Amino acid sequence: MSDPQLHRVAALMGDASRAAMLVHLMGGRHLPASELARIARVAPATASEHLAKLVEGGLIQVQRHGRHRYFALASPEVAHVVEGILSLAPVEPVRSLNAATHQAQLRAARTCYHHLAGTLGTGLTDAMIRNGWLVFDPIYETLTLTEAGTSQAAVWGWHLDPTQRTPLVKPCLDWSERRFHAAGQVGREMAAWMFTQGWVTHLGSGRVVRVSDQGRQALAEWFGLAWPPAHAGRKATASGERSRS
Amino acid sequence: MSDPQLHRVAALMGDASRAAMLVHLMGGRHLPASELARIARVAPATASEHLAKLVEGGLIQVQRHGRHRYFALASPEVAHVVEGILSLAPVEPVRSLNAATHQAQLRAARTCYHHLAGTLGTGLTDAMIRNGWLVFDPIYETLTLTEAGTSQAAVWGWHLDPTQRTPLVKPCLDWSERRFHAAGQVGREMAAWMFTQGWVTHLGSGRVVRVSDQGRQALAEWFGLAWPPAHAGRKATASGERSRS
DNA sequence: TTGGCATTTCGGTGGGCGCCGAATCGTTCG
DNA sequence: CGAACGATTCGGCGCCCACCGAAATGCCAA
Repeated sequence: MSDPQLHRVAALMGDASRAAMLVHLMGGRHLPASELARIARVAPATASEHLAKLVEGGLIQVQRHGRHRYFALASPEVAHVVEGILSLAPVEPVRSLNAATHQAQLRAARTCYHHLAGTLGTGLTDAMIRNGWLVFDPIYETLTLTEAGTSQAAVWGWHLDPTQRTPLVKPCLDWSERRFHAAGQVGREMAAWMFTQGWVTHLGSGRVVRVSDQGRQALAEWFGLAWPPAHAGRKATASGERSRS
Repeated sequence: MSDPQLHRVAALMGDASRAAMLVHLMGGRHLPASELARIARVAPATASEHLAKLVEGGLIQVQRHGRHRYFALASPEVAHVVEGILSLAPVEPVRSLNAATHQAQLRAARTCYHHLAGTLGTGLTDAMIRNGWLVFDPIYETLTLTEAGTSQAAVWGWHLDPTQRTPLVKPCLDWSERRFHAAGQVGREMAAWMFTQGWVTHLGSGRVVRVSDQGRQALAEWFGLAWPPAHAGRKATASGERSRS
């Protein structure tokens, strides 16, 4: 009756196959239909139908490149909403050894649209706070870039534009850590920088990220961050944690 | 395979009946099952099943009061996520005269969980900015309370506690205005204050809010805000508007 | 032009689930 | 206690839609 189409958008994400595709696209990359069909474990025909619905619903966009069609999330807003729902979802029970390792890899380091998330993402954010480049205001739950942070960003050649529509820094709730990590321009530039330096690379086509040996050195040198983190298997309980029934 | 249950939560919101209930509960109130059944236009038996699923999924909570059971959103996080999805949804075409007036009422003034939204919500937020009580930073997309705002809040008897877990002020994207309005403690206290003063009242059991005559005076006196807004039928195009295909 | 590859369209099938009526449970009245 | 009422459970019906195979389309390379 007075429903402003909430169920239409939600239903698009409410199918297991489409959800798997969306979660996979949260890596922020452009992927062909065949790859997404493989991820969702459905026939190409089925995947095509799903992708058409997602495009129709405005959740993803498509680019033609020759005989390939590459699909990606339609906007950062979509990524933000998906992350929000993910943060509501209960932590899933592990179903297999394979799933468990993939789980652990995701928790450790992944891309969230165009920035870094997981233990690596929150660790980098914490390090930038420790170094005085970022300030976190727990009262407003905001992240801001300091002058020192701005000049440091210039040293690294990050492109930061205050006049742009997206904020310079923005806290993004990490669904695995239940804490905030840096998104916005800083998050995006930091991720891009680390990828171009070869310090982190994508593992496969999804969101999982791997830190290279040079990356390990760079993390220690620039951020004073030990990687892999101590007690990697154990989840460090941190402040700002939120409990769910 | 690697789906962290996105589709489970999304599917809960992906049914038209459940979505209608959730949207109705966005008013922030506790409602009995029968009321929600009426809203969703389904039999009590069906509504009961839906509500059980929503509780099971952690989206709503239930309180027993005698032979009644009152349902409400489980947390502000849920409300935030629902608003997020709503902001992705295309503006729905009007289906009937009744729906059209309800639409217009929703756009004009409604509650978003525990704070005010719609033209009234953004108008109040703008007024607080004009009066120097709030500052909006478009670079970070943040709202902050000024010293003048803090003392003004004290004048009105608002309970603001910086040590609380929820931020003092927080920008919340308004799906009908496509702009930000004030949420957080300030938003909640302002709404509670205006309700107890009798300046705004709920119209029916839903989210629609009506401004009383005293409310109209108070809005002019305290905020310099004309109500109803000029050209109420026409939607004023505002900055920050986002186009959708 | 032809062949190959990625993707889409179409028809048909099956399962899941939203829906209701009837019966049941629990609470609060008279 | 019994009647009334709100809410839930159960059984069964029906529809929607995810799914696939087969065929068609579009694009590129020889």
